[in-house]
Amino acid sequence: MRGRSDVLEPAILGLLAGSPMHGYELRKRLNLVLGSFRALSYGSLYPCLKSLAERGWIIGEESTTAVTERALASHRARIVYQLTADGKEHLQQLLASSGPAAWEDENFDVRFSLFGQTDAETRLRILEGRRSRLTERLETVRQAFARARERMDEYTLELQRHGLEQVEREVRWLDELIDNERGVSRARNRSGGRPAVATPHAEAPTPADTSPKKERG
Amino acid sequence: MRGRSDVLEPAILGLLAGSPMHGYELRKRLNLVLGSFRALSYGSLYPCLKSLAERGWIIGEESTTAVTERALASHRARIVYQLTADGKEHLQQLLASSGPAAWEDENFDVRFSLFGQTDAETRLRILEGRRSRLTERLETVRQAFARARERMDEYTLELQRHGLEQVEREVRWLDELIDNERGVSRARNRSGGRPAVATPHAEAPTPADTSPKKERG
DNA sequence: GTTAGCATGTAAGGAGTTACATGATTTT
DNA sequence: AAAATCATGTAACTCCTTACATGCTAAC
Repeated sequence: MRGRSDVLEPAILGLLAGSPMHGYELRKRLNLVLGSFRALSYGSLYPCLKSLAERGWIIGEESTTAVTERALASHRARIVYQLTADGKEHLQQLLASSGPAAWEDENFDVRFSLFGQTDAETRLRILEGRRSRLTERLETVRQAFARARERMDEYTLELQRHGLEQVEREVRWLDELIDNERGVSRARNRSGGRPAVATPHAEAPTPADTSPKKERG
Repeated sequence: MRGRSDVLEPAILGLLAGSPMHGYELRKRLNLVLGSFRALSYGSLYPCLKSLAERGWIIGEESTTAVTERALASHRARIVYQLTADGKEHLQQLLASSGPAAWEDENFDVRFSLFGQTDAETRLRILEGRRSRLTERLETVRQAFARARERMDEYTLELQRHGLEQVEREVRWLDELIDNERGVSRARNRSGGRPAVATPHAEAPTPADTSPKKERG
């Protein structure tokens, strides 16, 4: 039962797999993915780095030279962390796991952001897992919604409606991603295919809503 | 610094203002609002009820008679809670507050679900507060997005794009709600108006985006 | 007869935050 | 000269969850 939904560890390991980094830089990158916006505090980050280092998955080295692209001189001595061999192995294990934990709310975003390092089958399993999780929840909430409709005031109702809509939207997003992943697999099997990625919204140059999107109640 | 972002307390008080309830029932209602879906545990609920009772805002009374609409006999003795005079006063104070705390992520949903008991000016201030908070964040994220675009792989980029879209959608939702609230105030000032509520999606039969909304980069 | 739902609670623990502590460098 | 950004860390605390403990009733 320890560290079951640790969002931080995989995120850190995944980012360090890309390139070595110091804590401060790491936090900035992390904030783009984690919860999409909210600021992760140093009070979480540094202890986590320490613990990862103690378990031998990363090592930190002091460095005064410029590590990022920006040419900058002696700030405070930074500690640049990188994965060890053990750390890489551990990360591979994490990335290969595709159980329910991978598609829960708390973890999905991080796992998705690491899809670049994840194999196609695992990606698909996670996407499908999340989709079925969400549709299942939609069912539950819709039923509760229908049952309690009369007893709820209009604001609560409106909040509910908006919540449902947001989830429906995520399901459609997942649909597109899954189609895309499947398309890629098929393409690779037929031709010698490029490793083309699942970015459904990459095209669509015209402003908006000219596409044949279904209206939904 | 104690209990700053307590989501539970206002939610409980707000629900009990509607009608007295026992813990189990309370939880079910709470789960529809709180986080929209996720199950609040009894491990949070019961201690919170206890603490509210200790502070004299609610009182619990044992009851074997049917309280809800369902005719049911002696289950385990339920403890039905209701607001005290002090509790009602405290709730009024909570509902009148419209500071930043009211529109933060953790609290907004609960505050919104209590709009039925909130006066029109406070509603408007909270909605506008949240909107400006979100647009501000959109700006920040868009800038970070633009700066880091090249260094992010396609999946991270796609996650980002989807996140931005969801927030944009919430902003548009808020726009509609705000328009509606303003429309209601104006209508009430001109005519003797009914207390009509802000449910923007009740009508709107035509698809979307026919309104003169600015395109934004 | 066993699973599911009703109903209330406690104890231990996890994942994170805020506040504090420190100090250099760059921008305004 | 002040404010913002860079950079690392610790201690205390908070809110919430999980697991445990108990027991009754309805449905399958």
